[in-house]
Amino acid sequence: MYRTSKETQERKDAKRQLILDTAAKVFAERGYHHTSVKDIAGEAGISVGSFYFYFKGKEELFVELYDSIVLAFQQTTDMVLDIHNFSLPKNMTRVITANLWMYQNRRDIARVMLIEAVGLNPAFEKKRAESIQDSCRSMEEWFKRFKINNPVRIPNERVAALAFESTFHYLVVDWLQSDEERKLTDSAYALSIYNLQALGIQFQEHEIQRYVEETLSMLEEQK
Amino acid sequence: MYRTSKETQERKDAKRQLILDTAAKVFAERGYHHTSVKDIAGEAGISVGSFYFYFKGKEELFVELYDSIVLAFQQTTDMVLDIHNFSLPKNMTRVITANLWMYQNRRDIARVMLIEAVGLNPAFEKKRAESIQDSCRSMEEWFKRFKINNPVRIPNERVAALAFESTFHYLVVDWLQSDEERKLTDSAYALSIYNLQALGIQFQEHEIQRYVEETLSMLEEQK
Amino acid sequence: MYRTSKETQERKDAKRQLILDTAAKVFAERGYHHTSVKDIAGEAGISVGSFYFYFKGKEELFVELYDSIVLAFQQTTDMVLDIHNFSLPKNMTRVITANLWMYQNRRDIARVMLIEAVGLNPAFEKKRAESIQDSCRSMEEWFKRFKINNPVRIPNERVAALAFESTFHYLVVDWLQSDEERKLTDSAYALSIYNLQALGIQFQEHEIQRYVEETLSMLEEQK
Amino acid sequence: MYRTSKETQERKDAKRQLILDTAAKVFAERGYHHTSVKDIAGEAGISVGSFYFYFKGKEELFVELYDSIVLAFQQTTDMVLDIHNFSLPKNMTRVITANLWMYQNRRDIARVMLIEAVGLNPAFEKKRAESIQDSCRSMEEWFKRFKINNPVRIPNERVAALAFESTFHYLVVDWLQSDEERKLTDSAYALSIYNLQALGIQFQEHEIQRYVEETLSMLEEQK
DNA sequence: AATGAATGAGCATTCATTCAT
DNA sequence: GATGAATGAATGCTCATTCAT
Repeated sequence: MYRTSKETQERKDAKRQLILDTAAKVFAERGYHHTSVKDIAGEAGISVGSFYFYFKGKEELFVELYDSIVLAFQQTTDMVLDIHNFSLPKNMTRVITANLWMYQNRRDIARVMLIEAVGLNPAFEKKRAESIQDSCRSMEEWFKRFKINNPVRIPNERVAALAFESTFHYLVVDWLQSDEERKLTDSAYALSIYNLQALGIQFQEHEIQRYVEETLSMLEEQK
Repeated sequence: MYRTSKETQERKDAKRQLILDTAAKVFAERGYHHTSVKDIAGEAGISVGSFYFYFKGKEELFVELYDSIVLAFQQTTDMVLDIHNFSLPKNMTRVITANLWMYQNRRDIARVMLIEAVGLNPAFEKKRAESIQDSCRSMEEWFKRFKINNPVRIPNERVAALAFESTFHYLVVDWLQSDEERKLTDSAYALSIYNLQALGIQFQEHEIQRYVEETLSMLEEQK
Repeated sequence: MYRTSKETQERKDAKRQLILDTAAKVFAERGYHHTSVKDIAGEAGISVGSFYFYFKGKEELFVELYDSIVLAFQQTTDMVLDIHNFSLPKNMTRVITANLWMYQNRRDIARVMLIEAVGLNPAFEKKRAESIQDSCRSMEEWFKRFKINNPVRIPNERVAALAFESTFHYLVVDWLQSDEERKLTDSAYALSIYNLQALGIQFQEHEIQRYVEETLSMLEEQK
Repeated sequence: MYRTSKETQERKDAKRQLILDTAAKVFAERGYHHTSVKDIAGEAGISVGSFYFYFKGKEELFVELYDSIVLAFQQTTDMVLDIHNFSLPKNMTRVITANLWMYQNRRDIARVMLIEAVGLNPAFEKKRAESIQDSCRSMEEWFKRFKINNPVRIPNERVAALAFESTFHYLVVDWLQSDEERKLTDSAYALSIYNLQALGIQFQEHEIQRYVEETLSMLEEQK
């Protein structure tokens, strides 16, 4: 129809988003394979038929959910990055803190990214690997550029970037398993120290602590 | 029971092992959820009925497979550890190298552990989290003990241990995705440096290189 | 829910009923355990999926079928009962006649009740026992009340009630086995006599015969 | 082998009997359809292979079990019958008492006969119907002969015989369902009265009571 | 746009029976 | 005679997807 007014489109987008959010929640609760399309539709208060009007299928929905989360992470990362006064300790700490903050605020999303998105099928696995590589690529660049002017010990930037990115993994998995309201962001400082040292970057402890705090403030404001 | 000769029992054990090995291979190729019991039985050259004679079900098989891999990792780790001349740089390097070596030699097992074992179901997820915690616990101990006599910077041992354990993750995932015969153990040195520095442990680069090499020799011999 | 028109609901109910009727027929022909869900679906001209849309499972279907038959028997019994001019000979004869008439008209239902419903599983067996007890309870009441004003010989009302209810059993089983179009209701008179005498109730033979006939007329009319 | 000595044959028979008894017990506990050959073999302490040496299959075993029970009932009935001083009240009471006594002493057998043997499959159903008819035939004879010299009211001997035989049914089913150690034989008197009256047979109450008691004594002695 | 009835391929699991040892 | 590993057909049930209304 040529008369898809802006309003109509917005309503449509809103429903898409509702479905995506509901799916994230349900996938997180029951797992991708134990969640049926009927479950999602039911939870979202729509019919299966409607579901298929908005999404091509269950897998496509998941891919879109995944992409939207990756995008959200990128946007948040971009937001906290200080590219004018570039400083590796500052920006790495900010990135780490921002990541933990996001997982913390959307436990369901953490589950989807770190657990449900794993081992879906070979095709998705490839996509996931590529998205990891994307994340690593910029890190690798940072490391290489930093190395030029600083006496650091990074035998292999790629390995370092992959290691750095991995570093969140079990921390979040462990947090997901714990019921208690433990704060994931409380680990931001320690995790930053771990990775900064790992790269042989010089830093002052109190400045790291400050970076963590200022990042959290920024994020809470923007929320 | 008469005539349950040792020979018969051995044949039975061998068949169990055959099924486990076949399952690891097939799960790695097609993924847990896209592998049917019929697939496994077919690939192993037995009937579905036989499968169920040896295993209670598909999930039970997976759990056993998982446990056997965890055990194999533990045993290999124990083997390469030098507990008499205890040195953290040496032993951490050895553990890292041994882990990479094992993944390298059993690509299927790497896939099962890092990909297929993730997100199976809540119960298994708990088991997995516990097995991760087990691994971390001993690391945490090492770190704490080391801290007593050495001037290191580890704000939180638990976070450090979880970060350390995670460090393999994307490295192996990335390697699994690459078809080429890239050597995973080639990253042992860089990964060791990353983690040793992360903990603020003092070391000589050449000695790390030597630890990597001696570990690989040990493992190849034992094979 | 919009457009859940009465018509749609009726079509749905009709399909449920179709499945129930088909199931009764197929269970009667092949027996519960030798009937697969696929059989029922095929015979009803629907897919297995549809079957499971209407019923939770094979057993649940059977339970519902059983319940619906029990209900039908109760309703028919209630219909033929003359509670205004209460007379034990009359009402007992009517109940006996009505029961035989129902079995006669739905041979499949007779089979399901007397044969297929037996020994399904412990849970169902309990349910069946309870439904028998229900039937007996009211009989027991009748007997006790009757005893007050009449010189009858009933040493134990419960035993009498159970015996009375049983009395149909082999008669119907025997009839089910016979292919010929023997009329089960032809035994209504003899069976009534048996049970009336058993309870020591006084009656006139010709009046019993009349009760049988008037009951059959009522039932044929209502059909 | 031509050297199947008597001793060997006896051992074989004993094992057959063991399997039959075990089967009765297990069928009674779990039901025919929920009992596997493995279950029976396991419970009997033999291998499945052995089971198939002694019996052609599961169904054949059941048929033989059924036949043996029918035979046992016949033998017991024959035993308690007083054919020299033939009296219908006496012999009917004796038969009723003996039947209840047998069910009481072998709850498993009661279950097998009244529950598990029902609805096995069409072929067996036919067999069962025939065995019921057999039982009825002699009753019918008794009734007809008795009628000649006594003023009884039995409009149809066949119906009477079927009703008589049925009379045990729900009484035993109800008893099977009750956990308590209620005595089934306590109902012998009431049930005898019910059936004797049903046939219009004259009797003295105290003599019936005596018949019940003497039958129980006989049976307990013979046990 | 929305609904939910309909489909049927697919899957885990069971179990009576056979047979080599 | 005894054993128990091996077989594979059969079955109840699920669920992603389609489509008539």
